[in-house]
Amino acid sequence: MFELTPIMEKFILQWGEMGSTWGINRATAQMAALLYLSPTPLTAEDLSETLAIARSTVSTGLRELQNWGLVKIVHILGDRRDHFEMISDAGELFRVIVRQRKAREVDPLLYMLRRSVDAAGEDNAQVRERLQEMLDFLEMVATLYDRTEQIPTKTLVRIGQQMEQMPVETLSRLVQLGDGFGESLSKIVKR
Amino acid sequence: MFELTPIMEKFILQWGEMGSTWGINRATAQMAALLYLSPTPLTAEDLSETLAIARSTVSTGLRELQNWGLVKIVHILGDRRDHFEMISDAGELFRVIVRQRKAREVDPLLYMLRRSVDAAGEDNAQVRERLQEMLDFLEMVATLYDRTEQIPTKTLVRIGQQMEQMPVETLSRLVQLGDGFGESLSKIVKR
DNA sequence: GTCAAGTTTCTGTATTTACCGAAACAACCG
DNA sequence: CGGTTGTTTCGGTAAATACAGAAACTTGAC
Repeated sequence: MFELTPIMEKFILQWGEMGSTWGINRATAQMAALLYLSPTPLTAEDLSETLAIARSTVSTGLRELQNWGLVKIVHILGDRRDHFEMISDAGELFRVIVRQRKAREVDPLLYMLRRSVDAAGEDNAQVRERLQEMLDFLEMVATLYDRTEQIPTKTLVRIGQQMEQMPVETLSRLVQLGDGFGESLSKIVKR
Repeated sequence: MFELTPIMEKFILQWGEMGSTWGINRATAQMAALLYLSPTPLTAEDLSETLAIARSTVSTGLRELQNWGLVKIVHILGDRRDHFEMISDAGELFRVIVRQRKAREVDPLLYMLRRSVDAAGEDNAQVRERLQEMLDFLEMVATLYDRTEQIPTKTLVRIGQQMEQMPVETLSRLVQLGDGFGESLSKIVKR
């Protein structure tokens, strides 16, 4: 068993509520929250007892979290049971969540649009045009995402911090740069 | 009434299904799809009849879409009824959706974390540290988002296209750049 | 004012989804 | 091989959500 401090309890409850909004069910989200807070890996039993969630629900929840790559199994000497440990780096955590959501929400949309545009060949040109526009935009975003996926979290965080500090004036210039942006980027990177 | 071609029907159905995943209810999502495809603004009645959705459901759905800024009312000469028109630019469309989702999903989380970190003052330091890490990361992302919000869609699309074409080699260098990135960016922008 | 056309609010029903608890299943020990 | 401990699958129940249809409300014409 695991005694919850009031603050932990509150965080877990809120996070669980949040989970619903995020497309993760409440129980699973609560488990993730507890594992995130726990300094040591926990057993399925621990989770079940502490959160008052049925043993079976814990099991499926854990499997889901493992599939997403958020939780991994840890073994402890002299204990036959599996202990579960959450990814501890917040950046990595959200990265996984975003990847997951893209796969569930954006990719099917892309697939659907591609099929629709193909099928709309003989159909109203107006309709096809609209679909094509949406497809083009989404494909651009998807590619962009795939690219940033390759950048390690640490670097992204640094870039983020840099951009936070960047004066608004610089940013508004960036805005006006338009076409020249990519080219200039290549140049500074090559130095 | 509005005759649906098979391809339109398919798109609308799929989009509606997608809507559920996206946290938009099916009926509302279908309405949005039809409005997006329609070359002319439609009345609530049109939507109700074409999609076989109750008049009242259409009403609430339309209000929701208007609140999100996705749909606006258009008046047509000699017709007392409101006609509804969807945002037609795909980029703008997704931008609105993203803004909406941030407000519903990220902002409450941020709020919750801030409160938790404050309240955790006297609590276990381990726990507070974890919460603080998550908060820091999210605040960075939120700021980053707010910044890009200010960049017009058109420019973003251009940047996206540029990045797509950028050789992988350039990108991997960018990755290694780390701390220098923001600084370099300022420089090229100032030119 | 009354009537007519249009829109929204509200309440009950239906559908979906999450969750529990029991039973089946699997792994490991002596 | 049993027996013990741990995990998963399955069926039923409870809770949340979406939706329809009726009733209430608004707006504008005459």
